[in-house]
Amino acid sequence: MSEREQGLKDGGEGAVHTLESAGVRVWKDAPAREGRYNPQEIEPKWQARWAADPELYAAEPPTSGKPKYYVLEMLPYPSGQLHMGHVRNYAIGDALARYKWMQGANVLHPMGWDAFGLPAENAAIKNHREPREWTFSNIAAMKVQFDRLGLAYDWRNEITTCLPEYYRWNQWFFLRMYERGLAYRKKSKVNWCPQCATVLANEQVIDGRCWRHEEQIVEQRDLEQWFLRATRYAEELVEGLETLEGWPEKVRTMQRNWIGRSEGAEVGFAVEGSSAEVRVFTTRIDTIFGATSLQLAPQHPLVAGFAAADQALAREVDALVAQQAAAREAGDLGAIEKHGVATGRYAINPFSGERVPIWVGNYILADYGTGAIMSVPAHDARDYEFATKYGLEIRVVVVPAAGQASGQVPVELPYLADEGVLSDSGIYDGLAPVEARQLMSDFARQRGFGTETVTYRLKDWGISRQRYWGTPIPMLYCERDGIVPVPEDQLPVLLPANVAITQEGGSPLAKVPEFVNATCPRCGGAARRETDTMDTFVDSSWYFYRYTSAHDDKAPFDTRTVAYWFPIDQYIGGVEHAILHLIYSRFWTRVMRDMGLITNDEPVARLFTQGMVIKGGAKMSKSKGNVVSPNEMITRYGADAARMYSLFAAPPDRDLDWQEDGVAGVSRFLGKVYRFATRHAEQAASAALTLPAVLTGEEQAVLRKLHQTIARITEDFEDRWHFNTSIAAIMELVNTLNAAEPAVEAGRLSPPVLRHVLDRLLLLLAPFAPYLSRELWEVTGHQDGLLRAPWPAYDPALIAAEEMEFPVQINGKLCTVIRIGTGADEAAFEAAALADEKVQARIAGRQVVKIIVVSAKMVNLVVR
RNA sequence: GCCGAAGUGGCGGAAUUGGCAGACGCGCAUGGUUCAGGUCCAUGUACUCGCAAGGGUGUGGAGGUUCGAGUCCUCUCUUCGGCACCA
Repeated sequence: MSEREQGLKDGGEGAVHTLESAGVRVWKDAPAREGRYNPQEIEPKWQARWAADPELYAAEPPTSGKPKYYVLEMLPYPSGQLHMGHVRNYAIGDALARYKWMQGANVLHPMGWDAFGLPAENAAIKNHREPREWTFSNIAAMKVQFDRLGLAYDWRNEITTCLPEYYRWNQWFFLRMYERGLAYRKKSKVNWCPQCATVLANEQVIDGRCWRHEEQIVEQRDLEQWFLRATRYAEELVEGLETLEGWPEKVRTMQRNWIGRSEGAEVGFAVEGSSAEVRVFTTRIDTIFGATSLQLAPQHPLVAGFAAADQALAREVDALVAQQAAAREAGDLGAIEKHGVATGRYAINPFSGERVPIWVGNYILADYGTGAIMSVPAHDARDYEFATKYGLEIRVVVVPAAGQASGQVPVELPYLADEGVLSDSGIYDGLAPVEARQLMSDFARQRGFGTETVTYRLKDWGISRQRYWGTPIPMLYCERDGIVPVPEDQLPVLLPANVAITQEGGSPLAKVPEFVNATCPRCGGAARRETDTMDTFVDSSWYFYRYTSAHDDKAPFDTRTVAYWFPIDQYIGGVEHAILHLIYSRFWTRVMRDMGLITNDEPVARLFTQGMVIKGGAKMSKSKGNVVSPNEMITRYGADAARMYSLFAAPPDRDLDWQEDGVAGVSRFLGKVYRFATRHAEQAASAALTLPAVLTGEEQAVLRKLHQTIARITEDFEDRWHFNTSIAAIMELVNTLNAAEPAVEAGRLSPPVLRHVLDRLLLLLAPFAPYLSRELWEVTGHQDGLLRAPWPAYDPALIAAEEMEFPVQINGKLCTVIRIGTGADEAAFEAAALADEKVQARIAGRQVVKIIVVSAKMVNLVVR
């Protein structure tokens, strides 16, 4: 290891550290030894040494006997600039990786580039730069920033998703999915962003607007698109959430809502005078006797038939469609003013045999459930609103308690509660809604007009993008053979270079004849290539598997190596990926499992979502002009200070308000550490490794503080992840050491104790400030590297004190503190409290009713 | 509307199980060091009454449980995040 051979130092042996008389302060006495903390000198020095050893952060192969630990931060998009959110994200992951190395784990800590995507094309349009060239120059620039930050990545397994060696496997997976019926093509209404000039997945549409262009309303277009059948795994994706105990509850809830599982029943209503039926989805089949209309989405297939024979109706339906489109574009479909129109047709309620009017409603969604509902105004808020507006009958069929008919009980409408009993519901009267649902759906199934069913909000994943800078979809269209997959041995389908990229829209690849024109592998005739590329979320759905063997050219990854490393022990990233990336990758993992490539069901055992970095109460953004540049921070204060501040200023899961004065404060602290260590370096380097058998009071106090600190930080790493308090604890320790300076000077704090403390201080600091701790590790005479130095153990015996202070309360209010031995029993506590002068003064003339002693905690006197 | 998180000094935040509220840092104040300072050191810093000793108040608000509540319970207000005619 290069650290070792470079870790030389002129040693402590020749150093003569003479202390002047006890009255002289050491730091005044030894200014030459007490250096000035200069990160601009220290950091480049170690950066160069570390760069010389590419194996430094290398993970060991699965044959390693150590416990494995896969820690991963979400890979960045190579925009060219790191921002503070990245620094925070990587500072967390890097601290954890370094801690785990020190704990003796086999750590996998890789990094890569999510390198396909729209900004590269925008740069091409704006600055006439080739996307590939632009992307790679950005990667180079960002890698310099990564190195400056001193992040411990195993770059041997770097991945870059825009390289054919990576994206060929996207194509390979696509073909496998096509074979399994998991990838399919269909014409569909798609979300179209005019600014991106491409299709967006549902997940990329936020309130009817583009996720990249807040101001851009998303349009609906009809296009032939490739889809991945995510819905096939909907049930498993919901169920799997229950097993993800290491995930934030918030993220699990968001995913659960997104998948939107809903149990209910589908019921067919025969259309009067027709062989057709209207199938409705309902979660409240128990209220079916209260259905006083059916409501169809304007796009429902039956509606077109009704409208064909009725021009007035057709016009009304068109109006409803337009209203819906307008609401969708305004981003508040939820607030749409309800409108509807009666079709003049009727359907038959299969339970009651009643005629029910068929309406078309603008509040009915065509793409959820069956696109049709039974309207039960008495027991559904929306139906109630609609029925009231249009004067439709409102029939109460669930009442709060047994033995009461609807007419006798004032029921506040709509009555939405699931409690009570059915009424006016034929043979089901008197049943609880839950029981009724079961019996009624059983009945519907037996009679063949209905079935229990589960509906999901989750839709299949549309992955076609009419863009250039992405993975070509490996499909061919042959006039004779139709859709033909590209044979596996012809992969990768390379993305051609030098393609004209304009803002016009349509796939840029369609304008490249050399790309489009191909040969059909079946008939040998002419075929046309698919010119759409894949959504870049495909790239990130499985990238973390590739890190385990990033340059394998026979397979996407080595199955056995993946089995060793997966699931990821700790994944760290922004909460903004809670849905998109994290659902897609859970889906992809299951697909790969069903292909027999992996055995894990879930990719990530523990997920951590860090808070945003904000400034002045707002998210950093160019438009707000509150962006802080990591480069500037590193130049001004050093990478250690920038990293450490990002961990210190707030607990990692909360938003962090960036205050530059705070960075300066951390830098000051590092300076204190530097001065203390350099001041005592020679003394410590030459000291014995074993602690003296008899310790002075000051030595005990310092050692106690040290071991308390070790305990706190170890605990923070293991459970709480409150690195802000870890760093505060280190600061307290350093403050204690500085305060003990007179004791050092007076010889009451011996060199072996100093060495013991200083060594461990540097070990504790190593995950947070890798440069400074490494520098001082060298300065204090250590020959070996710090990266894999063992994490310090804490000694409970050194933490224990003989005597401590405990509070004494009177009627629950603090009165004073008493000093008493830690082993004292309750009686001793009581006696000590009562003997205290202040306590006596307070209780004089009053009656002590009760004395509560919490051993080794406190005493409370209840007086009257 | 539904779900979730959070409200503590001038600021970021601490208080792990109900047991000394405000650790640590910033800022500020005073003093010192320095040719100089985006330097370093020391002391102080929740609010309030008081020259002081000492007292009172205090964790969004109102109640409650308890010897004791920032922490538990009930109600309520505010902020942020997610979802939202999803039948």
